[in-house]
Amino acid sequence: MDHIKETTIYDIAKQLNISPATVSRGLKDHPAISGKTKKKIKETATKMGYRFNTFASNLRRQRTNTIGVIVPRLNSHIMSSALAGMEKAANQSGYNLIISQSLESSAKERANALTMFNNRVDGLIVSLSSDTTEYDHFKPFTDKTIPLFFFDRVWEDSKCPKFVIHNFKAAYDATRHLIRQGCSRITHITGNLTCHLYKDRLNGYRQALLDNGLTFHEESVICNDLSIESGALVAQTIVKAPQLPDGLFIASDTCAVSCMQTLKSMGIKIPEDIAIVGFNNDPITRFVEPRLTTIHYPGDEMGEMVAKNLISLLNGNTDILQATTLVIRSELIIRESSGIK
Amino acid sequence: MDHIKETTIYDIAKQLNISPATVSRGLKDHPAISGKTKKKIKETATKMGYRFNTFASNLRRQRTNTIGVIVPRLNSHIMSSALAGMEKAANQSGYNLIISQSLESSAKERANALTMFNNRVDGLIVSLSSDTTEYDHFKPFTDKTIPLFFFDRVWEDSKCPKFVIHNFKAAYDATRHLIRQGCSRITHITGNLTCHLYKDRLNGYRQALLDNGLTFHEESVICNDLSIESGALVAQTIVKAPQLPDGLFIASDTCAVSCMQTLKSMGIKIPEDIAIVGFNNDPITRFVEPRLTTIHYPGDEMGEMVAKNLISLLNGNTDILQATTLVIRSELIIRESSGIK
DNA sequence: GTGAAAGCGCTAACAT
DNA sequence: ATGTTAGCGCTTTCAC
Repeated sequence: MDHIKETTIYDIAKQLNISPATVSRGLKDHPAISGKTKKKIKETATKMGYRFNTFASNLRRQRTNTIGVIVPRLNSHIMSSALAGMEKAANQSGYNLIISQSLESSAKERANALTMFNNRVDGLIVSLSSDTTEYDHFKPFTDKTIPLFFFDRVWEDSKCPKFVIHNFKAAYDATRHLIRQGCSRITHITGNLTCHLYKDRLNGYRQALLDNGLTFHEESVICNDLSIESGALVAQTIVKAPQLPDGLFIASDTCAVSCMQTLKSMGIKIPEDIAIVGFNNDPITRFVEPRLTTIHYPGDEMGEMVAKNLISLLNGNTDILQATTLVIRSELIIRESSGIK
Repeated sequence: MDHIKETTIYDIAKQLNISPATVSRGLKDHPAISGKTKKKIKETATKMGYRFNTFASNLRRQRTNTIGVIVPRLNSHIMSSALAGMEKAANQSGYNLIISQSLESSAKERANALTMFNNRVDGLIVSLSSDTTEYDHFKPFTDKTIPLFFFDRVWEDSKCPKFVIHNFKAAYDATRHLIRQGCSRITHITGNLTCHLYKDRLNGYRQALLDNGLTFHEESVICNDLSIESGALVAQTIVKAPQLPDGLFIASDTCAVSCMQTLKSMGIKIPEDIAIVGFNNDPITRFVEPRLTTIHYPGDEMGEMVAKNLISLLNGNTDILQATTLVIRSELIIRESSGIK
């Protein structure tokens, strides 16, 4: 844009009749520089409107102090919480975050990964798009041993550190809870099954059925994009079925809430006619009526943990990360939407 | 981390017995380079595992293709939507986003601004912390004519482009709506009044009262941090007052929803006893009972618009941005929480 | 405690 | 259509 000449360490050096090297050191509080010189340097720097040139430094040091993050969407409860946690950790340690979203498109994820690579991020944190089945866009990172961390939706077969919840168990608990509440015809509404997250939840659901003497029916599993719109649509499908389910386990709160509302508007009583359990503990679950039973897991802590571990690794503390998979506690929060029938 | 030598354009040049300049041009699809040469260059680059060095390029070109964003919080409906919109626009135009949050602390905002400055972002997009009253941390940007754009919570007295909604009008409409619904004792719950956003809303509220023959009472304005917790607290304060208000205009949906729920739990009927209007059209408003009347404005469009305009300016299309303040349409969405009494 | 100088990888003006 | 060359501003090794 503008071409007003920037002040460099050379300008400061000339001004003070010292060498650029001394200026560089002085600005960085190098121990070999005398306090007096340092003070002079810093004052002159401020006076001359000097600003540190990160690129020149990066170019020289071959590091960026930048962490790349790719998430499916920025604006979902879990993801924005996780990002907030990461930002906090990064900021504390002097790292920057470059954030991009794949919008659930593997192609966009691929493009974003390349950009991150070219931007020479020191490390990359990814939560996968739900349709990602190939992972060669991450090969450049693994090839160059650039730390690659996954969270929530992870690349299961990789050796990269993974931060997840126990989706199978969470789904198992949710389903078992519905069964204990007296449900025997439980429908599971979930996302793209190419994604382990939803596959695991499905398996947990199925196992809970089997373990409790119930039969698993393919027809009782409905896959969609778990959006608010899909929640309403699903409700309409459900009521048209020959027999109403008496329980719903929905893999996302926003979808669940929308589904619940549509069901209610059609005169179906929650939980008397249909009990419902969601997933994520979105704030919304506490304010709908009945309040939604759900699976809680701390997105912000998860994000903070991922970032902290990555930074720690980047700073050379390799010992901190011992496990390649870190399972973060999740829990069933029982509320009225699955209440005693 | 690792110190495996990176492939540079020099390596490619040597390999092909051409000059680095040709390689540089070839990789950039410069028209002067023959198709055959380009093809050769690109193939060799891929084969040799070349990756473009953004820093060297940035250092040389004195540009970064990076936009800095500072928001109060990453994880609020409006902000995460706005960020999603910005990311979309940036990504389309080959820009990166560096995002940080001030967490409603002016000090942190200051620190973040400095980091952005040192990172030589091509432009900066800010939504202010609610306690920001001094703006000298933005002076480096204005001094160097680095484009500085504000949105939602803006620096009113600056000459920077501002993207806002008409907060006064929105609040006026909301309050007038309550009055038309028969409310005469309307309490306004809002945020930090040092922030124009909340001041404007307060003024709109006051004016609506006055224009309709009602008296404005200082005591009918309650300021807090508009959090979910504060919503519940406010509800408890309200019921202890000598006379119950018959209307509430709350400057944030999440707070409003929480307040409403607490009031309901204490046996107060919404809207019969107290009508409520919120602000932001958070998805949550459509799922509470009664559904919350609120002010809608499109965060994602706002974000996209800000980013697009900034990028357009960065690309030299100075004509696109004509107004310094762009007021984005907002509207009152009437739902049951303020229903006919 | 401070200085000299090379070089990180790319770009663009100028040359051919 | 391609080559030469001079930096962009910082860091760091080696010297004094």
